Amino acid sequence: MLQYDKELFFQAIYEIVKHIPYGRATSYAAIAKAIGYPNLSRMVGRAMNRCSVDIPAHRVVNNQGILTGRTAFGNGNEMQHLLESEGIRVENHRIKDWGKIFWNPLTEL
DNA sequence: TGAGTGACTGTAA
DNA sequence: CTTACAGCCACTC
Repeated sequence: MLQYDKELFFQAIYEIVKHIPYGRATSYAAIAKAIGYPNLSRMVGRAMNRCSVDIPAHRVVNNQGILTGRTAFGNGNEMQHLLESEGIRVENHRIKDWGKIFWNPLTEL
């Protein structure tokens, strides 16, 4: 009827993504868990696909630290370039030292 | 209305 | 390392 839960779902995702600090990154699954839906990681990606310029979508990668969203981000190396500009080392579309770069919204927010 | 697709994840071989 | 399958949900045709 009025108000869709998906809208709130998307807004919750945007809230978390906005809170990602500089030089850090998180995963779709981590965000999904943070909003209470650990198995809806694909919906997080869908939210990123519809994200606005206010959303640092380049700081969101998959659970392995791989830039799976680089194809939908626009140009192929755009996403990687943004991450490297923040001091994140990216090698072959994969974030190096992913364990250190990873930002957990559940524990650090 | 049903089948295909996707910025995902986990397990298995 | 790659492939494959299952689960999850929204969107497109």
